Amino acid sequence: MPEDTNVDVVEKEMTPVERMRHSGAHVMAEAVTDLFPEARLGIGPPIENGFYYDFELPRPLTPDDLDAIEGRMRESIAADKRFERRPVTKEEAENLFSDQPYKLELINEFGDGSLSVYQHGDFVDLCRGPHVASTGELWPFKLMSVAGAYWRGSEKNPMLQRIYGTMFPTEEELEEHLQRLEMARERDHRKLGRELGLFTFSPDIGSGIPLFLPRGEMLRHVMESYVRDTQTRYGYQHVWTGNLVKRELYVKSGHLAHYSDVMFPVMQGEGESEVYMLKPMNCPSHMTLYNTQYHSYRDLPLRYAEFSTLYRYERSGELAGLTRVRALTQDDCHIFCTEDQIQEEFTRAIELIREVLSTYGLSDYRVQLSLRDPHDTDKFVADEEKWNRAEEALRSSLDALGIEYEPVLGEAAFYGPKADFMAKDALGREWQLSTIQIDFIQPARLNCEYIGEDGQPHTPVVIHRAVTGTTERFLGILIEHFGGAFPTWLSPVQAMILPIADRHQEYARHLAQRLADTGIRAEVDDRSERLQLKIREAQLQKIPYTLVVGNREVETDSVSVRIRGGQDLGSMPVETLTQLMRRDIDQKALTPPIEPPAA
RNA sequence: GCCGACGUAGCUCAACGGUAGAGCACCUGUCUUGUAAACAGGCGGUUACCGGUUCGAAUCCGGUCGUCGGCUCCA
Repeated sequence: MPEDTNVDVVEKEMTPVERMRHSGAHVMAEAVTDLFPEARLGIGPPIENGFYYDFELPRPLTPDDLDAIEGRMRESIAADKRFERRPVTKEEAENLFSDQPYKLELINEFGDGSLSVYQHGDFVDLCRGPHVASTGELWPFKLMSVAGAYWRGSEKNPMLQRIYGTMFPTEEELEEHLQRLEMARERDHRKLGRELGLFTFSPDIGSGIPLFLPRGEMLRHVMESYVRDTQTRYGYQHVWTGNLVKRELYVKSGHLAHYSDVMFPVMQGEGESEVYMLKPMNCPSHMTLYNTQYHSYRDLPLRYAEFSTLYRYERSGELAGLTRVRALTQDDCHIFCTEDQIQEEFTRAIELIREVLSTYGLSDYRVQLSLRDPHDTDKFVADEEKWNRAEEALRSSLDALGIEYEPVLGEAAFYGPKADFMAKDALGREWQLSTIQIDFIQPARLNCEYIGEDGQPHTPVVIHRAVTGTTERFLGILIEHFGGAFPTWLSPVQAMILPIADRHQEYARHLAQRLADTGIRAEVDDRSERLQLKIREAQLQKIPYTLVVGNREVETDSVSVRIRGGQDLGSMPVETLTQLMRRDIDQKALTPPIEPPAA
């Protein structure tokens, strides 16, 4: 990608907010160079919610340093120093930044174009701007953290220290932002996963391999059953292809060349050719399965879906809770079809994705068209003609459905372009969930074929497609999206029955059985504790229905119903409750219907 | 993998060179409870692990494992 062009685009579009935050980065750099005269500067752009600046420093920064830097920044702001722009020649710039190797590298790259520096007080930085008029204008800010960051984002380069800051127009907005961060921490799926007894990890099992407790497994099961049933309704068929695959298959498919560093090491069997790997992706297996059968064009499209667990050796520093794991379960599907069928299959996949995401309350999404970077020949298989056909097929499918999309270069899979669905959760954070990929490359490599109307063999197109992505990651996202308060249909425990005294336990157990008979997941809290305590704990466990049974209920064969969140629906016959709950569950309502039933 | 921070009882945290402590949870007992925490007693830690410095280490140093914040990567 032409570097300068890109920079120009960014600058022309720099909003007033970005300009303000960019100026914040400069003031931070001024403070850092005050405290560390030997500091070498990287770059300091505005980002979402704030800014950062990268430095090479004589020692690691501590939280105390951040306080000191913040203090200096406030002094600079109080002094209200003017930002002055000055155009410079390449030579002047080189002199000015002679002791700044990173700046010199940039100067060299920008060439003789219009170089400029910005100065406020004694601090000068190579910068195209624009900036605010003076430091006094800067908005309220707070320095957040220090982190390592490679110079220019490449692992081959030295690692610099990056300081992140956040900045908003008013103290109130800054405070709101900090509160949002705090709220996100409260909803962190790792915290909720422990508190709600969903999943855990053990160093004895291994990093990145989540262990699901009964309630967490119930969630997985319900989620996967839902997608599976929906897929079946949409004409997909489910297959199973195991967890081990011969290494040779990944040589043929090309995956080994592209992803060997992320695959677990091989396992050697007895025979020389018996070299196995843990399955890191399904595509070659599904294509191999396809090849075991003879196919006519009349069989197509053939839609092979599978929920099997894949193993990827993600680097240790990349692991994070359920959102980045080494054992992952994709809701994967490979559609074998003719080129003419691409659009129809694409539409079918989109409709499925829309239905599933909206059921989960994730209706706010955008589509990214992930294309190859034609200059990056390492990352993408070279076959100009096939790439063009695949990209054209994807674009025309999106256009035909009137879906807006944003093309992004370099984000494609190695074998083809993708349409990626980026959904926003309840906290406004964006996640990549669904994906639809067009593949003209792998089916040919693995010799997939069907007999066409002309009686001749042809190579099918394969559409790769995932709806929720992986069960693990999607569950992590759902936990945070719902803050642990799942819709009733998903809740591992849908009703907690609380007998008031020990003598009500028999009725409570009888009630649990009646609910179980209608497919409702209910448990009895039969501890000899006070009602208040049991209610409190059921609420903290975010169980949708709390059912209290005491003398009154036993006598009238009824149940006292309290909805998660505290609303008391009062007593009702058991029959009414089951109808209420069944309706909630069957409709997959996002929140329990709180209107009390008609008397 | 890289940079930095962190790892004390199941959980949340205290002690920060001088014999490791609290609340909750758990166990036992009493209470038999009507819509968000009854009362009392008890159990529980080679301070992640291994090594070093020291008269003495949870505390200082080195290594390993793990977690977190980032970077990088993501079929």
